[in-house]
Amino acid sequence: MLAEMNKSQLEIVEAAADCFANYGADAVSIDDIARHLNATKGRIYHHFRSKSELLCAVRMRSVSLMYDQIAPIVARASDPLDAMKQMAFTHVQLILGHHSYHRVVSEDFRVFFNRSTTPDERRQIEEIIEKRTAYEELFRGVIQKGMDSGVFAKRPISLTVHSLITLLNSPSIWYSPRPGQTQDDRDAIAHDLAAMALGALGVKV
Amino acid sequence: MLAEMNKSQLEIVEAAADCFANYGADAVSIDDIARHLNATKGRIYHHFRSKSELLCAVRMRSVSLMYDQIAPIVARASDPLDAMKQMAFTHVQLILGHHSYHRVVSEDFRVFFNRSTTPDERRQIEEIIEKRTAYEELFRGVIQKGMDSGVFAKRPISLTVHSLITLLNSPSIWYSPRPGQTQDDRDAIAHDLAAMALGALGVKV
Amino acid sequence: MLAEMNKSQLEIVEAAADCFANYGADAVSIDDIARHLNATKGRIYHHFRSKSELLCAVRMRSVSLMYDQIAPIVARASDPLDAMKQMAFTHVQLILGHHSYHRVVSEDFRVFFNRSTTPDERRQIEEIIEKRTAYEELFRGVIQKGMDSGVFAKRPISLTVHSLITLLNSPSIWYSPRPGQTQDDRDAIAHDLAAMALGALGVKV
Amino acid sequence: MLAEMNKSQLEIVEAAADCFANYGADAVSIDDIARHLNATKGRIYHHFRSKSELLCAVRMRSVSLMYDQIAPIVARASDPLDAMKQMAFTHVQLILGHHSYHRVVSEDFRVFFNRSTTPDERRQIEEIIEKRTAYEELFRGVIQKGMDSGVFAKRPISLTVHSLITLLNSPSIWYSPRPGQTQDDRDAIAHDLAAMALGALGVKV
DNA sequence: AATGAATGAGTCTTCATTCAT
DNA sequence: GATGAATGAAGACTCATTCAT
Repeated sequence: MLAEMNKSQLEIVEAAADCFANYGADAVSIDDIARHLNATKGRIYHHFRSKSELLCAVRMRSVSLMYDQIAPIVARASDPLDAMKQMAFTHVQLILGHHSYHRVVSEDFRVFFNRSTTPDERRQIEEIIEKRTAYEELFRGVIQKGMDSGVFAKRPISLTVHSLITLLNSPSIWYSPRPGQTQDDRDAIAHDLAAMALGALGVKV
Repeated sequence: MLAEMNKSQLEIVEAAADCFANYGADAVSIDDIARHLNATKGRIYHHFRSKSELLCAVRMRSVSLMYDQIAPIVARASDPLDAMKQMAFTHVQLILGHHSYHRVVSEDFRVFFNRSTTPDERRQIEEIIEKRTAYEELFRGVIQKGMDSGVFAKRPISLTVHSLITLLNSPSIWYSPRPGQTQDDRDAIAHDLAAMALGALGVKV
Repeated sequence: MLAEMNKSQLEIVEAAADCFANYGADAVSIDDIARHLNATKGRIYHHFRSKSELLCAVRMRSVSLMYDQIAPIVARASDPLDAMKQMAFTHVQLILGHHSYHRVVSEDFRVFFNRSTTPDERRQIEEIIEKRTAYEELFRGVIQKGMDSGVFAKRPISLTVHSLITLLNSPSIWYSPRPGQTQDDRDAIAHDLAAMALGALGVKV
Repeated sequence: MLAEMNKSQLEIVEAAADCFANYGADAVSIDDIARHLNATKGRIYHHFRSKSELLCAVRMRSVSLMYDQIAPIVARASDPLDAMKQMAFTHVQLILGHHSYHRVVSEDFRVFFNRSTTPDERRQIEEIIEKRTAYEELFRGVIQKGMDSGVFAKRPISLTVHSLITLLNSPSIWYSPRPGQTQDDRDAIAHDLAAMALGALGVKV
């Protein structure tokens, strides 16, 4: 469902991500997104059945963008330390590159669960959570291996995974793209944050 | 302004913090908070001129609770490493102890700036930002000293401060208090996160 | 009821008249009036049972101030022309002198009749209307006599009375007292308007 | 802006004028107007952004209706006396014919200025004031000429213009259309008021 | 595919009024 | 006499959603 998107839909999702990222999903009306698209809300409702569905699409895209880049790294990498170095760096790079998407996601799921949801919406949310959990599993697996082999400090695994991902997500909060910024600047940020992440895992530098 | 609060007001702020934390500030109506208090909307509006002002009060209380605990540590501590150990541990303890307040704060300020705000609201927001900046300064000062003396890894200071605080805030997102949980459990979490924080700063463990 | 007022009550009525005149009765809250008095609304409610009652007091005072000045003129005057000259001049003088009161009155009674009114309020409104009618009767009597004796043009009496009073009331709309203004200035206005009024009655000048 | 109106909007403005005229603009809720239209609030808000904007539309229509009828008279008329005769008569006829609109306007602008107004609202108000001033200018020009040529009594021009228009507006306060009333009845009223107006200007009858 | 009109439920806010002190 | 807290009803406005075209 959430995965297949044609060009029209993607255009809408991009606009929505932009708006949601800048003003917060709650503060943005369908009309706002339509205006951003230079269209009327009818166009949006032609492609998405509800605002909720549109938000789900944004989130799913965010998680998928991450998953699709990180999963191959895990598959390829030989040892946990090496894997984690690449994962952390790439994660931050993706955050910086798709700032709009990931900023939306850094808001959590409270809003989703405490609203009257249709069965359809619930299904979509579950899909997203599933994907997100799968993404976390990538980290969990690598970290667990690293702890077992002694290269990472031994700490409660869930705490470690969640805190680490929060740390890597942090630019979605404090980073905002500026005119002069180059790819090198973004790489530097990714590099520093990856170093902090490894330090947080107890890797002796 | 934001600092002085009588009992009636504090009661309302506590209720608001609870609601905001559980459902998100946007999703909570003044009626919801009133219901939580077993009172009517009017009671809230008698003490706070707007929802915005109430949200400001919650945020200000959150930052103040933090600041008041951490500032003395900085004042007392002899060296950066020792200071940071205590700061990180205490910060997490506070997050876990006043979960409602700090969860509200982990949402950022977009909502504030992208809304039509009255001069009064703007003043309050500025007060909060000032306090929050002062809080960050506590960390910035200690971290800078640590970097200068070589006990912390040398990295861009702003990135380091913001990421570190985000890391220490992370329990506000993934932690939820459960019935059986003891103080020891919370201390363990604080201990682990503090260790991760120090690792992130490049301290050789 | 409406006539007897002690000092406290008069002070409140004055403040209310000021506020009502400047912002319109609907736009003024009891709190606004209280603020104008440097007091709380409790004080107002101690003396007046409702906003409606307060408004009635203002209106009654307005009509009474008029009636009390004009009635003696009618009683004294020998002929209609002479009477009307004095009445018109004095009416305008009073309007200019008690601008706040009379501006409130120039709003008509729609608001009163289209609201859910208590029997008490209705009684007060009737009292005011009675007084206002009595005031109009003063004009009606003099005008009728003038028409009969041929000194005023013969026209429908009700139309004539109402239009004439509206004309004399007009400064309550377009006049606003200014710092430099003297009694002479006000007298000049009264003189001109009285001349217009007599002209409107068909008096050959 | 305020001038262009399609059929939907005009229908709403008519309903609003009716309601405002009968109960006063403050006493009428958007829901009242919607009920009058057999529709919902939403319909009104689809066409007008606020109650204020709707009120502006009513006022603008009122002034425009007047201006469009009176301006040609001024343009055509040869001498001030003749012009004023027609202007006064027509003005009253319009008041009686569009009673709802003009009654709304006889309320003044206090409410507009003493409210928190958006830039947009202010712009609309200025447009109305401009038009109203232009309307007054029509009278001012004719009256000035009449004074200069000695056919009207020489008096302060502003006082004269404002009082005269107030006099001509007076039916909007005391006149209410009744079932049996014919065009002849209304013409009689207009005729009498016009005569009073000319008398007020000092024309020897 | 897309638009504009319309709906209706919900939200913030105001305010006259009451009441305990 | 006067205050401050609290209530409850009402009103302006928003916005996701539906529908005819």
